[in-house]
Amino acid sequence: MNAIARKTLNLTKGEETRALILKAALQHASTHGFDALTIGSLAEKTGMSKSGLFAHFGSKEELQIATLDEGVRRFNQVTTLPALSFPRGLKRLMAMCENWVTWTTQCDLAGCPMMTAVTEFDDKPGPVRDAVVEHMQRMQDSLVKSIQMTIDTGEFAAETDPEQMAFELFGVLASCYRARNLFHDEKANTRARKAFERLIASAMAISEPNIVRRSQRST
Amino acid sequence: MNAIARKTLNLTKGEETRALILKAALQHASTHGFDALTIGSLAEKTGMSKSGLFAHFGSKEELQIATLDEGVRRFNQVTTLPALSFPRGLKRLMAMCENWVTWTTQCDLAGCPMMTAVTEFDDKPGPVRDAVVEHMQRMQDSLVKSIQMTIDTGEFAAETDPEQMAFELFGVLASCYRARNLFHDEKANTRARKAFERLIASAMAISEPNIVRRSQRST
DNA sequence: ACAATAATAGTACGAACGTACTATTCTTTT
DNA sequence: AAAAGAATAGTACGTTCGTACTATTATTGT
Repeated sequence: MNAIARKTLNLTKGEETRALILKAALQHASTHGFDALTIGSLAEKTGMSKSGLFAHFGSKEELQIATLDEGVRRFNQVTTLPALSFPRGLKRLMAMCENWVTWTTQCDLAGCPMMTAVTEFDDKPGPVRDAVVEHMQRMQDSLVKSIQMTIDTGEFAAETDPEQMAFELFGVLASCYRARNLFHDEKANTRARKAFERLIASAMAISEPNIVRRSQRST
Repeated sequence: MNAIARKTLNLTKGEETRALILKAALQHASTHGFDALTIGSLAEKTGMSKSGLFAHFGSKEELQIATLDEGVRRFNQVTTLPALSFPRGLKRLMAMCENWVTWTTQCDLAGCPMMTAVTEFDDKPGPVRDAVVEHMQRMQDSLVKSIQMTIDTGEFAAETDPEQMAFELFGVLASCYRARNLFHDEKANTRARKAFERLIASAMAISEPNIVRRSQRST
């Protein structure tokens, strides 16, 4: 990128390089994990010197957190944001689910960096873990809110437990990523979609044809 | 352990030490991951010298694989094996699910070592990854078989897709571990059980009171 | 354009890593 | 009890790690 193009985006040289590093870092972390995010390997990958790269972050922990943040940013960019263009309720929730399935492919990532970070830091106290918890909590909250909206619109039954449903939706996603990355299972996405559908269908307010028919018969 | 007790178990000194090392290794791996399974830290933990410990395995990779094997052995010991005492079909499947929820606690492990191994090695080619894939494949196969049995007994509907169901059951488990380890969510186990129940209920052969009533009415 | 400042590279360090190779101390067998 | 063998410890080596510290460029504001 030349200086003119950079100015157009209101980026200093440092900010540009930082973004470039983080892009490489996210790729690396999504395949090899956040612990494998070493200064040396990343310097080689970006063609920088170790010290030059290091100066951007000040510590490995900061680099890890910055990479995690970048992952979340991209995640929101390709999942949450586009879903917002759908009307609140079932449509939006379904869009979210579909975007979850495809987001890593869209972003050219091998695995889901957040999922990796979760298993890597769930038992390692420290600032990185704190950041992971915060991000995941925020995501869960937003998902729960989405489900609550779908209850509010009357599309989901009033008895639906939003947190339980979020719990189960997340599980489907975890299973999908595992099937894809560990087994290279081509049916993983299809399986995930089917699971989402089942989950959603079972929460829907009773307005299915056969049920309607039954109530018609009873009147 | 003294020499007499060891002989009773038909263990050589080496085998005993190896078992002791693996116990510590599994604990360590379940909390800090398999990559953090360094010769040095493990030597310190067991009170051995680096070289003394190293001699038991010959390479770090071998140590990781041995630890993984030990994890699987223990897993089977406290989940699969006890479940076999239940009659094949739904009862056994439900026992498996329940054992999954509690097994890490039973074995005094922080997280599930296999789950950790999966995310750690899913994109890292090599003998360790191969071992992980093999173990997970075997587990999935056995789960699918369990579900198929439950179809065969007529407890699950004939249309049930065993692989799809295994996919979803696994997801519940993943979500459970995450909620427990990352959020320290006390409701995680309850949530998992509820999800298992819902999943199982939706696969059950149609013999619910209201459905029976309906078919009675139509005759 | 030229100072001022930001960004990057160079060098060096102690620590920990995996793994040889050799020496010593325990077990087991005879 | 002694010989043979297995198990463990000691030492050493080249790498890589994270992170200081200093030097050199590149960018920016005036």
